[in-house]
Amino acid sequence: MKVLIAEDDPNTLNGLAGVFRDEGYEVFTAPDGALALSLFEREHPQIVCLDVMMPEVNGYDVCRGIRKQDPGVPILFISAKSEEIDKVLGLELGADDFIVKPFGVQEVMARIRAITRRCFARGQGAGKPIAEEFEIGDLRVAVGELRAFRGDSEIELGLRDIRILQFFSENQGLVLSRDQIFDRCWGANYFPQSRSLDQHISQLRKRIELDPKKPVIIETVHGAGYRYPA
Amino acid sequence: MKVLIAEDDPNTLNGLAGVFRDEGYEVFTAPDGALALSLFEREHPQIVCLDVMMPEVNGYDVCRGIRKQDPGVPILFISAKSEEIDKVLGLELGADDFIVKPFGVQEVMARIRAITRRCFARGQGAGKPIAEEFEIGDLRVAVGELRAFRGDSEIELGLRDIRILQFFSENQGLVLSRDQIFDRCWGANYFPQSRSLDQHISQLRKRIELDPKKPVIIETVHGAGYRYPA
DNA sequence: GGCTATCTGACATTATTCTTACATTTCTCT
DNA sequence: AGAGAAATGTAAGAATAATGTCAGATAGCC
Repeated sequence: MKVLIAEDDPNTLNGLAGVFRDEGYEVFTAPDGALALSLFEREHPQIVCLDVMMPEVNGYDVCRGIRKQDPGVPILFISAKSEEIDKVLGLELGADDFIVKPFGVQEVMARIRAITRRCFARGQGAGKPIAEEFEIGDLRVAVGELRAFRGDSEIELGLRDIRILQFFSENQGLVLSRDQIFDRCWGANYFPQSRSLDQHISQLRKRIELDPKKPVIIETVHGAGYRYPA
Repeated sequence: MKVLIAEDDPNTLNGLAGVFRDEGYEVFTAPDGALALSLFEREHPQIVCLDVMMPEVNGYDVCRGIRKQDPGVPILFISAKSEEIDKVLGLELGADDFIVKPFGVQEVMARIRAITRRCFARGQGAGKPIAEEFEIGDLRVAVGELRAFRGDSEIELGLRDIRILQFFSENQGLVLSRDQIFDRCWGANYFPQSRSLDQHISQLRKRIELDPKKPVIIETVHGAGYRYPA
């Protein structure tokens, strides 16, 4: 996920950027409004944080510019004074939330999570808990319930196991490299220093394969990665 | 859709009421805070507009009173001075928006649209009639009485406990994240800075589970949230 | 003021994930 | 086919992160 942060105060900027990176976001920063706009056009981030007061082009204008290109992207305003926030709201810029400085790390991330959940939730009512399912091999995996079943018997799986299975299920027949699997199931900023993926696959097979020695759901492709055969 | 408007100045009140009626709302008005509260209890409007300054019971107190009953209903503050708005923010009342007088019709409606978009995207059925009674596990919960029953034995519950239980009851089988639970049971503007949710669950389990060490009504899903198993 | 419910921060406990080490398999080259 | 190299499998314990819970603090309410 990409996030664009436009903020002229370096301290606030670095603080926010750090928080987002820790959460696994790809962060793009701009010290002024003009750069923010061109960065938005180039990168098309999924979330935008805008300081109201910036040199040259201010937050209001940036917001308008972004809305012209993408009326849907969630925008969160940052400001030192609540009057400015008042103006944000008055201008009908379509802000999705706002934070008044000084703010805590926890609060920012909670708000971001809330925004993304509301804006990107799939299915019927946005924000509603999702009840989605997929199949892999002879297993039925209920994503919203975080459970898997073979027939009637339930198979205990962890969060990561389910992410891995979902990735394979979505790419049936394709060989997925370790890097791809890490990117998707661990997050883009994770770089393993050991054989943790192999270990996970090994443990996962023990639980989902009828004969872990002869896997049929996740088979290994020597030198390339793993594959869920078509 | 019902809207409750609490405002002591007749001109402002009539103006607002007219705007809402034109948009097709069913409008309830109150010239003071006390009446506003009782009207809220009776009508359960989907949106509330509160003047900060009112005789007797002011807007802050009304907001608190409403939030106690329903942490989700969107509340919009009206005020003559922006300092009062600062106070609204500072008190963390869970306001969803605010307007400084004088305001134009366009502005009000734009904000209302924004609020409804944001709040009803939560999919929490804010304003939807609260069930008198519901079941969860082997418990029967009487919402109005703040009590639950297992067979004949009775369990005392707080309002928050009941909201939590109701949320789980409505989403049987699904894993509910901490953020979702906060959104629904505390209100979207609440951002905790401690393990208060875990604490609540812990206390709640002590009261509703036969063996709190092995919960069967609210089970935890490590890394994801909690679940009321199907 | 005492009551209740809630929040907080510290610490205990548990589940998950990572790492290391060694075993095994597969591939390549002759 | 066989040897060596590289890649993969897997067990066991360590490290990490998530959750449980206690005791005191706080705030609103009769």
